[in-house]
Amino acid sequence: MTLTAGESMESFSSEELTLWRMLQRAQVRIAQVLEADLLVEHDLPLASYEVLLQLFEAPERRLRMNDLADRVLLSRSGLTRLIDRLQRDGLVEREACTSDARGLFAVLTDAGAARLAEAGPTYLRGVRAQFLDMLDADELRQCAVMLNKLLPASGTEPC
Amino acid sequence: MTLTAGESMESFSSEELTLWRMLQRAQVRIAQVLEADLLVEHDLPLASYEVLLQLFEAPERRLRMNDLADRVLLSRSGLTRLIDRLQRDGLVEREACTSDARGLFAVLTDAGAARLAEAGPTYLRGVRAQFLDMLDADELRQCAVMLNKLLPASGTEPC
DNA sequence: CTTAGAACGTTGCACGCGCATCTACACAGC
DNA sequence: GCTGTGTAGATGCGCGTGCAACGTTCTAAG
Repeated sequence: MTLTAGESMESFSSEELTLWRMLQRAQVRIAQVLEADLLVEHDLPLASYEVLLQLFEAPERRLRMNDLADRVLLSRSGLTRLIDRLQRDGLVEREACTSDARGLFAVLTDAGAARLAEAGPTYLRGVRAQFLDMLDADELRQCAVMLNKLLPASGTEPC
Repeated sequence: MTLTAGESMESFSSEELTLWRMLQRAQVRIAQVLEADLLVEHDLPLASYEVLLQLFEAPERRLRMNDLADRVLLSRSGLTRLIDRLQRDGLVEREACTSDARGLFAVLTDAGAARLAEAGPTYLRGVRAQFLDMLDADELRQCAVMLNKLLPASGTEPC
C-alpha cells in the first residue's frame, strides 16, 4: 500500500499494461480513421452512424431512447442532443409510446435508412481495412472468444 | 455500388462487424470504469494519468509536446490545454528546449510523480479486473500477436 | 384517492476536444 | 544578409458530452 514511487512503478511498464494500452490505441485509431472517412465521404459522424445502424437493426426500426443510449454507449443527455441533430436533419423521428406516456421512440425515417445505406459501404470498408483484413480466420475466432469473455463481465460489476 | 437499402444491409449484421463493435464496446467500457475509478479515488482523469505515465517512462521524465501528443492520441491543441491544467496543478512543468527554441518539454514534477504513484495501483487494479484477469495466459499471448498486427498497420495509411 | 418513490427524457451548465488560425522559430535557397 | 517553406506550440471558436437538476408519468403503499 505504502510503496515509494520507485517501488510501485516497476509494474507499470509490465507487458500486461502494455497490452491494455495497445488495445486502447488500436480501438482509438480505428475509430478515428472510421470517423474521418464517414465525415469526408458522407458528412456523418461515427456516433450518428451507429445510432442509425442500431435503429435499422431494431424491430420496426424504432428503439426507446433509454435502450438506444445503452447500445451506443452514450449518456441519456448525450443521446437526447444527438437525436435532436438527427431529427433536424430528417434522419430520425421521435414518436410517443402509447403504452408508457413517459417513453419516446426514436424511429428511423426513410431518409435515415437511405443515408445509412450510403454510408454503409464506407463503414464496412474501413472496418475491414483497419481491422478484419489484418487478422486471419483463426485469429478472428479467438478474438470473438476473448471479447465474449470481456464483455458480459464488464457489465456485471461486483459489489 | 448502387444497391438498394435492403440489398446492401445484409452484410451489416455480419459476424465481422459484430466483432468490431464488440471490440469497441469492450474498450470503451473498460476505459469508462478506469476513468471513474481514477476520478473517485484520485480526482485524476484518465487522460491526465496517461500523460503522467508517459512522462514517467520517458528519459529524464520529459517529452516534447509533439511526441507526447502522439503517444496519448491527442491533438496538439488538446495536449496544450491538458498540460495547462496539469501545470496549474503542479504535476507537470514546461521547460524550454535549448537546441530548438520552438520546442518545449513537458517535465514531470516530483508532485506529479507522487500523484502517479498514488493512482498507479488503482489503474493497475482496474486493468487487471476489467481485462487481464478475464483472459488466460494463452489468450493474452494471442492478444499481443493480434494487436501487433493491428497497430503498425493503422499507422501506415496507404495513399 | 392520495402520496411517496422510481423511471423516462429534457435542459442549464461547465468541461474537454478538434479545427482553423496565429506567432515564433528553423532550415533551406538565393 | 534576406526570403520562402515547414514545423512547434498556443489561442479563438464551435461542437459534443456528462453531471446535476427539473418536469412528467408510472407504480406501489397507505
